Amino acid sequence: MFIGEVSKKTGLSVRAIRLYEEKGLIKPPKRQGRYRVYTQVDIEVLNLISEAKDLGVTLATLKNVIIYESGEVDWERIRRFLFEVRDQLKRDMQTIQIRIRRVERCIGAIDDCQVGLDSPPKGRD
DNA sequence: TTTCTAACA
DNA sequence: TGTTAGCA
Repeated sequence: MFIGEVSKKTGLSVRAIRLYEEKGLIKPPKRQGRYRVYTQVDIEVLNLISEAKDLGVTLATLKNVIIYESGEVDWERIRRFLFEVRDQLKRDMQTIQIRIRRVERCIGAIDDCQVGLDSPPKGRD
């Protein structure tokens, strides 16, 4: 299929698809004349790239993960990478939870110091 | 109409 | 990334 259809199927812009090829994230598809012809595997890789992008994975990182072994995608490597991403996300979640508690402590400290906010303390001078 | 390359009010 | 120009 041509790039227009791939764009619709993956939700990626035609521009982005060509860019990923230029960056080496996908291998240059065969040409039918001067038009790029994509395969189902290309769609799958492109979908992966689309997902990873939303997950905050940089294109540079992806390039090291999507490796073509004799023209074939090493899905097992991608799978291992995905586990790493998941583990990192879990660690991030822990530090965020810790920060949430710290912020709540600050809020609590402020509340404790402003008990009389609604009725300003009377000066005792 | 769609795709291609190259380039940027 | 978008978008536009000028082709095929």
